[in-house]
Amino acid sequence: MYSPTTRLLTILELLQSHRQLSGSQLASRLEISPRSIRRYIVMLQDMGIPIEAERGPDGAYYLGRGVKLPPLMITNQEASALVLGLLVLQAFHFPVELVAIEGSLAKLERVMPAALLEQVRALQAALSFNVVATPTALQPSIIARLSLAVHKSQSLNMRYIALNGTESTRLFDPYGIVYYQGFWYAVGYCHTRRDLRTFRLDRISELQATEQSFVQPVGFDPVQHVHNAFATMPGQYPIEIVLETSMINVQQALPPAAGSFEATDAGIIWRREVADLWPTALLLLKFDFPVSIRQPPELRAIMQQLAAKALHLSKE
Amino acid sequence: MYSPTTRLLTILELLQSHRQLSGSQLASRLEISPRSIRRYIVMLQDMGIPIEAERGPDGAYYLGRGVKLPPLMITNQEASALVLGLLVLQAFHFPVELVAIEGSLAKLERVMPAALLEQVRALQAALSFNVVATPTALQPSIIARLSLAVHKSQSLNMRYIALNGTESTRLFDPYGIVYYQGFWYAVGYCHTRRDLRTFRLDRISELQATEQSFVQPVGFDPVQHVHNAFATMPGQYPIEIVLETSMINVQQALPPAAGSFEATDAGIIWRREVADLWPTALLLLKFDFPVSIRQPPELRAIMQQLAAKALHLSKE
DNA sequence: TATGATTAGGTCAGAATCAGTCCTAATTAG
DNA sequence: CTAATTAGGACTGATTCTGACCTAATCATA
Repeated sequence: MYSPTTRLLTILELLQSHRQLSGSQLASRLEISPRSIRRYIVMLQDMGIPIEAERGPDGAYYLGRGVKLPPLMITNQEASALVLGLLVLQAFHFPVELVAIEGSLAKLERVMPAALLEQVRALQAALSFNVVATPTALQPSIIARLSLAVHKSQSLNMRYIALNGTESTRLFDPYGIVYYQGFWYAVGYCHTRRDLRTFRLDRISELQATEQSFVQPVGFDPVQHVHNAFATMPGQYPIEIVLETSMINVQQALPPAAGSFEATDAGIIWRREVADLWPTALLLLKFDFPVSIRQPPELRAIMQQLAAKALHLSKE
Repeated sequence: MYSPTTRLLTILELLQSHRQLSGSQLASRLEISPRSIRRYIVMLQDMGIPIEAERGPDGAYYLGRGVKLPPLMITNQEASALVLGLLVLQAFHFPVELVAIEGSLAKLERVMPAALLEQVRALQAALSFNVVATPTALQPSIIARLSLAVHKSQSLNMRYIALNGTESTRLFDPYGIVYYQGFWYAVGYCHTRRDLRTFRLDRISELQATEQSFVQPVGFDPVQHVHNAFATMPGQYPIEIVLETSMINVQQALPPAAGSFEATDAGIIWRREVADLWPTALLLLKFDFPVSIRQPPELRAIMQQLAAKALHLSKE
């Protein structure tokens, strides 16, 4: 380490990879006097790098946070992790500024040692994810504002284009953002509908933060809810089924998102609303505990059909 | 721009974000003489930063790749993309050195401006992925070597511990690496079994590159193959079922990975081997075309049971 | 409360470095 | 061939850096 500049950079590097370092530690590492270390610290601070200090015994220098990012000193390993992360973001169409992804990818790949680059390229070529392709372009600003609102528990005014094309504005308490089956969803409470709702992010046309804040229900699981929302797409058939087993068995056999469960003397009553009775009918045949159908009668009819079909198949 | 150090850093930054820059361009940007620019270039080179130059008209300086990574100058946007990428790697248990992920996360988060950090934290808290948790620890070196072998079409000597605990060594042509249902798999050709095989990465105990190379079949889709492998897990029940419909309908009703299909006068004959007949039995009930069971007789028995169950459910 | 480890910073003199201004050479596209 | 470019030597004066020595301030701990 000769020139002042390399010394400055090594100090920066040391501070970046060690949580904190004392002046004398730095001095001995760089083989210069502690006085000079102090001078270098001042220089770095003058350059806008937010170095802060703790005084007294066990005092030390450490990096604080500033308004600008200081140069990052990273190792080869870290660089490959960073590149891989960026590639995954790209593959999953993460709602991040594409410019940022491409910019940092370019910067990283431009300076990566050849061996490392080859390794990363190999990974890139070899890895596949069973990802549902999402060709939908998302405005990163929407997810940024949404996540901030989630974080701060701030209600939002949202303009949303439903699947049938109708546009509406509603007040919305965002509870979380979920990546599910290739799409991004916002989960939360819709004041207009007075219910939990999920909205596809690429169908949100406008978002506006309000002053109103909300309380996030404890233990709410956004992923579960999306699961739920898909499972219980509003349908015309309300079903009511008695599961003669313990709650534990029910929980193992059915996701909590499958509907509501009520424990009674007769067994667990499972309620739900579906548009198509067939999947439910087949589901009931899977259970290894006694089940009885209360509602709807149509489900019984389907069961009869299934019985006939199965009987027919067992012959011959 | 005052001190030599800031000037060095700005030169580095300019070179990182611009593909190439001439000495005079740099000189005018920094408002110093071209001679000094040349001196700075030398200094950077002495520091191990691989700056290369093109001579002649249209000549310029540009960043080459070295053995060490130079300090990275990134923008706020880029930083948040990087952090997000790392978080995703973490969430998906990507086979990267954990040290690297945590190291770079620490470095980034330590220096990120407060506003940016809040935004990233908000994203981190708000986003959820429906990820199957994978508690299995993977040696990153395995995936690194594997991906290199895929890239270079190099056969591997592999020591693998099967699910039943038996360990074996085999020669393996890796075609790809797939993330599927929470696990990582290597897909390729197994010389010992003389067939395509998938191996769970966390069950590979040893990997050794060989001199032997192979030719990757064109149009091979690793994800499809893993899909396939799961569907046709070797089981003790060979099944043979006649589907009395068109091939098109079969393709819509069943994934190509579900087994083999043979078109005959009687219909499509579907063959497959399964360990558990129940899922197949339920599947057959779903079809809206005539089906008849040829093999095995046990499946008929199960059908009878299902018929009884369905009939029972339809009553009451 | 006293002590010692630590950051903070002033001052000074000599050494080292830097910047600009001249040069000249080598390279290369047109 | 010509012009633009990198490469770099030599010189000088200005600037900066360094270490040594000093004093304050701060703070945890015995």
